[in-house]
Amino acid sequence: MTNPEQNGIQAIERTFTIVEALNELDGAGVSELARYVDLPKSTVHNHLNTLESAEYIVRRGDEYRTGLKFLQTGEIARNQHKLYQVARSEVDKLAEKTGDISGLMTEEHGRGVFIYRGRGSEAARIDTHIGDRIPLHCTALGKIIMAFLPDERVENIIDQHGLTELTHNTITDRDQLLEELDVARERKIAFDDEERLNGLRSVAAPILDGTNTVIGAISVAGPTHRMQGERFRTELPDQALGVANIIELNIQHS
Amino acid sequence: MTNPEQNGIQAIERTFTIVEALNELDGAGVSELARYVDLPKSTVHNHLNTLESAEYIVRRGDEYRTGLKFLQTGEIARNQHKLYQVARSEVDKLAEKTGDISGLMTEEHGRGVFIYRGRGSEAARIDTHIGDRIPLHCTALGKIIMAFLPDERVENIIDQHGLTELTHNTITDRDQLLEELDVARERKIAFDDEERLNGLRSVAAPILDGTNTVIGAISVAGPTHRMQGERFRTELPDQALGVANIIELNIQHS
DNA sequence: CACTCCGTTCTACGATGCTGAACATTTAAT
DNA sequence: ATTAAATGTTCAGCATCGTAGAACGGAGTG
Repeated sequence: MTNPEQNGIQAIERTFTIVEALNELDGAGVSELARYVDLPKSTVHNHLNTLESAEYIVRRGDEYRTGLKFLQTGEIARNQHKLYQVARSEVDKLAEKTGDISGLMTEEHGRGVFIYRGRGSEAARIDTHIGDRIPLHCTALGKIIMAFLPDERVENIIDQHGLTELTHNTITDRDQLLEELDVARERKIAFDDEERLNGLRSVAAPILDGTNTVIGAISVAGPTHRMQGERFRTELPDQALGVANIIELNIQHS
Repeated sequence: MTNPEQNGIQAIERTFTIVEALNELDGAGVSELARYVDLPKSTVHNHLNTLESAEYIVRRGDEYRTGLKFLQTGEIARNQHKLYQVARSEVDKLAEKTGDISGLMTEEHGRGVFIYRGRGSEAARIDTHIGDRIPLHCTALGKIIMAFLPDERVENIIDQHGLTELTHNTITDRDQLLEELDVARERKIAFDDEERLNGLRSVAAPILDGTNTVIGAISVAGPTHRMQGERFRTELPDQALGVANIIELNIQHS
């Protein structure tokens, strides 16, 4: 490649740029899209045609949208995680028992990905969607995952993604974060005290496989007024730990 | 292009071939994959690297797997369907009321795509997954969607996908199918009498938008022994129709 | 220690994706 | 009506860039 920055295959990077742009624009026509991604109309046209005949996008009239084939591939990817298969029903139970929202997360490319969620009867409105990719440092789920990753990977992740401040409480100092991870590792519990979203607190426990590698985490989350005192500091952590244990056992016997 | 068959962008087609192969193999290494898709190792390697740095696939050690970014894109695609947003809770209610499985389908590229499902208390084990793409002619959902598509599109779809026989009861004759579609259109109800899967019967009603265009369908499905007589022929159809109506109303006011 | 598998790197060729301009349609404005 | 300014589509030529195949290094196995 003559390009100083060593790259992958350009056409593929462009295609995914286009797909993502299509999502951001909530569907669009060729020209609008070409302007948005700053590429010639004909190039965009060419990509759209290819994507459409591969059935990864859909056109209705002169508007293109991302297709449900992504959903199919995504569901396959999700089902490949043993964690998802095993933990799903336990997440539902945890949500039911606590009345709040229970979440299941795994890590990919240094970010946390929500792969499942259960809603209890008192559950608040939810702000995240399945598949959402969020920074690890500002969630209970993310922090407990980091706590059990090798030190070197943690450093890499922080280098790569930084410690963006999302609320006043977000931990933005590296050393402070590392210290908290130590504590969390010891207790096998991480807390999120409005560090990602104002008014939202949560508690998370890790899920390890047979080789003591983290494969994900499980959480209970709710509005701050419901997450107080003993309930927040010991009851919910104990419940999360209990469920995490059950999941770990189930995973090893499958 | 020198190729007689006028194509889209080769690199993109190959990339999706690779992604799909990755799914079929349930994760794989470079060499295994290269053999499977019959391409040089280096080419496959190049694609995998590109896909990985775009975060659409994940590698752990020497094994590559499809990543959850597909899930994110897929979820966005699904949420763009007003049908999904509105119908979800109604599908759940229908499943609860009937005790069986209730499904929600839309059409893409001439095939039916499951976008949601609810399970009642008596629900049988399910054989299809969210995102699955199945032929239209052999399901109640698919047939009722076809019944409300323009004649020309129906012809195209049959030409393109054929009428594959999946069970003894599958309709494989074009005229017979068209005739049944006429009846279904009139009643606004289609039946599936073990035409896709032995032992499975279902009933489906269409969902139309403000311009009388089909945007999907809703169904109740269950084991044949539960789907008999009055219940199968009139009770369930009436319930499905009722729910379909509610959904149609909700969609118009949003 | 050799042998075979793996993933990775390299280089050179030529197919191929890219571009920009021209074309055909539709929509909006005058 | 008649432009005018959008749109989506097509085309052809050039330079790029993806491709292929061989060579490299390392891990595992006999």
